[in-house]
Amino acid sequence: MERRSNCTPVAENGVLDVKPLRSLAPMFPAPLGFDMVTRSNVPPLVCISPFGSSLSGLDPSLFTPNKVPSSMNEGAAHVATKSGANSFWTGGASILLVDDDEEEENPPSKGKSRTSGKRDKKLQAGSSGSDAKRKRLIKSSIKPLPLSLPMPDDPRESVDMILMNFDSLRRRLLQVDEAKDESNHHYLKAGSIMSARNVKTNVGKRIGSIPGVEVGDIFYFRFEMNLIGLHSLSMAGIDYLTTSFGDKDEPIAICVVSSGGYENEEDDIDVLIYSGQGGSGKNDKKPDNQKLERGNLALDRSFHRKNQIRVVRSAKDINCPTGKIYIYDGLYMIESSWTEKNKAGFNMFKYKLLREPGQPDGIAIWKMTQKWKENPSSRGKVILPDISSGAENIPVCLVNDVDDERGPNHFVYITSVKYPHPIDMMKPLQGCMCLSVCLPGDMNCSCANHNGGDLPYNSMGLLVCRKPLIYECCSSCQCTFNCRNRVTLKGIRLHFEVFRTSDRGWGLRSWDPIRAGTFICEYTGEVIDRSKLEDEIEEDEYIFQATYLGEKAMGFNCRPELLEEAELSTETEVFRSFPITLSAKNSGNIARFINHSCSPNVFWQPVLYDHGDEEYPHIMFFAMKHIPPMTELTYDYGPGTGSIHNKKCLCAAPICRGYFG
DNA sequence: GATCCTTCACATCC
DNA sequence: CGGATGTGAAGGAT
Repeated sequence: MERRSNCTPVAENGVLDVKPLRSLAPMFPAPLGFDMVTRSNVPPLVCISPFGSSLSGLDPSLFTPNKVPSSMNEGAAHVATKSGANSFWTGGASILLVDDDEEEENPPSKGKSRTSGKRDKKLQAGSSGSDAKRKRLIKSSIKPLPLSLPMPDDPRESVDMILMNFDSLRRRLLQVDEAKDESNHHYLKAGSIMSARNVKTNVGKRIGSIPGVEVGDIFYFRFEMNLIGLHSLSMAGIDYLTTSFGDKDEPIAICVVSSGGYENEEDDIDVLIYSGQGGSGKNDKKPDNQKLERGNLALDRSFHRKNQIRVVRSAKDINCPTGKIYIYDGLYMIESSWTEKNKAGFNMFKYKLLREPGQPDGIAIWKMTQKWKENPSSRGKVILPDISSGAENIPVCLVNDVDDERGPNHFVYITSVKYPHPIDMMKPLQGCMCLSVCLPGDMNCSCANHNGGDLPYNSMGLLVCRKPLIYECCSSCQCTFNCRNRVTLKGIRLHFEVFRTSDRGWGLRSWDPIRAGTFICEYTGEVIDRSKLEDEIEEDEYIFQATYLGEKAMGFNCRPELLEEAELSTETEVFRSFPITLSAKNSGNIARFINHSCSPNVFWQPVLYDHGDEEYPHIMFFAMKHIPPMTELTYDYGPGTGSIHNKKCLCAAPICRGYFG
């Protein structure tokens, strides 16, 4: 199952008075204390209540200091803030469709202030014309979600679900904007809608790790970190909370984002030299000396109080040159701080943060895989440099870091499906007449119309929404190879490796980070006749049947409830079963190594591009969520039939069903 | 509580 | 391509 799944962050829900912080700290040297907590498999003491913002389901005794884990830092002090408790999917009383004015009665208790003044203007502007209304997000018009939505109990699943919801909403909003040739702020809109409806988790600032967030997790927008409680500020880099030490209030830092805006030094994977905020001359201001206030003061206080600070680093997204990827790198502590002159000659604060020992690798994995990509021979433990023998666009190496196995049983590597009949004898696919490339919003593009009116991929080639069947452009289309409706037919684009797992044979993972909606690979193999071969199918470990999708994959698509206007809604049909059965036993590709998980990160999607036989589509895998480098790729094989042929599941997910088919 | 202010965003333009 | 610019949201400060 997933690489990091057994490193469950621990017990972050206990509210901890910060006072003992100073007195306890010397008694528990960091490495020992840390190991005890992060390495255990103890489930969280308290699960986030999926329902409602009230904490009524929680044992109050868990919120007293004496139930705090041995080392105070890992206790993840949840310091009560004005906004109160964890809120999750809090529709609450507001299932009633409140009017704009009444909405104030159901306070999420924050963020009202400034927006309310603006909002009135927006409402007026909006009421005068529907176009203006659509362009602007009117927060107060957002209806709260009903409580009937299925919600996971597990914090990890909650975080996954929030992030999948955010990105599906964002992709859909972007798709609509692209079709209208407008550029609206899809990420801000999506974030606002999520916030306004309280589709978020881990509300309330806290010290230490965040339930359901693991070291190495990646994000593509600041808003994503906001929604899951990792970093609550939309722009500022230093998140802090104010708490009382004795009788006076002091700010302490809880999370910093190092995103390249300042002159930070990031060469050492365990050390971060972080610059204070302000004084840089941005935002229409003159460059100046930094002041010991706000985030800078919080970091200074944290240096003295010795509390753990979450660190988020960043990397350039190679697939999107203007984009950045944020990587949660775990907990750090400030070792020292000083001031120095910046290039412009003004004073700036510097803080040296040291990574707490005993944590899973975070940014270290990025440094490692980057080196391998530049020089594949630097990857040790390689059995074969390219298991595809040049058949794929990019070599796929075979590695074994764990034992002496020399590789999987022999099979023939093929990059396309073996149909019983030649392709040109199959039903042809009708092409479009678009010149150059197919454009979103073009009502005359027959390919877009086949796909329900929208092109299924956005300008970055990401799948917007899962569909029963996707029609890509084909050889009879007039458009060029660069058309955005040609994605899966171009083959793999990621650096994969087939690797030895500790207990589940061989698996597949990537050296590249994978964004939700990214095409992974096709499931190639021989199309077999299902009616004739029941017995063989039972014996064949490499069978793919297009009859089961898995519940989590349904969450890839945008919930209609999240879209405020019906016209934006997408078709609700996600799944359709197909008779095609593939065997990759004798011949196949990397997809034959993808293992099962009850909490998968990949799903399959039928696609047509070289023939028009809808019974026998290509089976293409896509990323369900953002996947960090070196994380095993998995999909849901299905629960099985309950027969003795079912296999015991080793996925280790908290929501594991125990068996798969 | 309303308003102001600051902030290591993000996308586009040139 | 990188720097300037425009539209922003959230939360602390006042």
